[in-house]
Amino acid sequence: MATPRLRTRKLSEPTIARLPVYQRIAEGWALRGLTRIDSRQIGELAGVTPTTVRRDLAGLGSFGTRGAGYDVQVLSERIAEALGHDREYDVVVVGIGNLGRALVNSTNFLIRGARLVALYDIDPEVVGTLVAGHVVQPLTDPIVAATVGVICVPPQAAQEVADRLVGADIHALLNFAPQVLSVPIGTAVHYVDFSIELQILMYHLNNGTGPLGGGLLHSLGISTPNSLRPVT
Amino acid sequence: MATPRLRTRKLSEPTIARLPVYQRIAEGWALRGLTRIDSRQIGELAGVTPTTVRRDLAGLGSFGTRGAGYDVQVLSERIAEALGHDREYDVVVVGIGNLGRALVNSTNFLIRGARLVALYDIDPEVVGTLVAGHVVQPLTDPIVAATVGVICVPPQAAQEVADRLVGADIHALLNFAPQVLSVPIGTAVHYVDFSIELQILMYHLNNGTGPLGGGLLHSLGISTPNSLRPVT
DNA sequence: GGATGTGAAGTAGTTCACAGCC
DNA sequence: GGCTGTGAACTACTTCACATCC
Repeated sequence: MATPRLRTRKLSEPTIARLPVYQRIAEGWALRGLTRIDSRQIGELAGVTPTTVRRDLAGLGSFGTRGAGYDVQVLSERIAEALGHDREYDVVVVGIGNLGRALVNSTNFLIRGARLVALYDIDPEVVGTLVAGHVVQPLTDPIVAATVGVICVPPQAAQEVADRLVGADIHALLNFAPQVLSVPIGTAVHYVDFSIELQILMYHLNNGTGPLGGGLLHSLGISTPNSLRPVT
Repeated sequence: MATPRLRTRKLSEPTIARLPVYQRIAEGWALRGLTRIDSRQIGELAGVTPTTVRRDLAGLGSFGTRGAGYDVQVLSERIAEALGHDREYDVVVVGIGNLGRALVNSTNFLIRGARLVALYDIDPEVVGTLVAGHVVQPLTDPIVAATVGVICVPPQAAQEVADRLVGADIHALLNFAPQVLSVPIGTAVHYVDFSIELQILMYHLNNGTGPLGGGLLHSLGISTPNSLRPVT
């Protein structure tokens, strides 16, 4: 345990949802060879006000430079620290259909400390095949030890899979099935529901009122001035 | 236009994010043959307090029955109304990789008024094939008229695709690429980023502090008492 | 009895405005 | 000059507590 101290004083829920976005932005600038970014620029790209950006970042300690903004490298590191990206953790994925395949093959899903350790499926056609460097195991096999379980099965099967994962002592679930899960207290479930995203988008469109400029989290409604278009 | 009036007085952002969740729950109960549900039950399943549920629903007009809760059928309809599900709208999907395929083949993505009208891809291997009842068109083809564009391409290509969609007069984008998009003012972009979901989940796990019982939206951390387990 | 719907109170998050520093 | 960091003001959301109605 290399000095795990100073795990930043607790951040608010909205803040932790925004930090990964800022980090993405910082990495984007770093890739383009830029070294500094200010709160106004981050804000416009993320769809929030500069003040909100500064508040969020101030919560990680003072590392900006007055008059000059933030160093993208430092910014990225500080966020990684705050979010606990130094820690590594194991991930199992259950359900290797199109979605499961998309996730494990994506270069952007299993990043920042996440390590894929096993894949499970129930379909005999799929079991035994090699996906993303792992042989797909039958669901009847014992579930290996892991920190996070990702559920990509049809909704009817989701609860049963959740039970198996919890039974295997996995207490953090990322559920892509449109199905509310019942789990014991102490287990965290995080839902991702594509149709809900679409529904929220449509609500805003119908009512005009939406975050067409400034929003929250995924609801990041962005209307970026072309002045900030990435230079090509 | 069949009396589009009484589009409910504006709902708060957190509320509209929760409504689809309530609706899912109501539909689940209806499927199991149950006809009534109360705010406590909805709350436990959705990971919010009963009071929050009642406030959210009160915003859609009074349709609960004191002493007996809500009729799941009516509940579902009222939410549909409030969210504008009566309106139909056209959706195009760009990028027919694993993710795009998973989305269009899912029985749960294109629901509630969403109608798939076209698929586009750049890969000659994919163009011309039949996916979800549509022949995949080359990206060089003109983009058909639609309301929503779904972007499932690699991050490097996302901005270019967004430009094409906006150029085709599509002003609502659902972006699955981990890439901040620049679009003209008036265009709504909604981001879905899987790795961010994972990161938020891990933050909560590391800090214990998380929504292990009660959260928000996707962050619906749920610790459902087994008393509410669906009866099998 | 039991659960809704809602004023009133409380809490959390955002934005203002400016002092402080580069 | 410019931009960060933050007390103070404000706004939005949630929770309490209870009157209201089935």
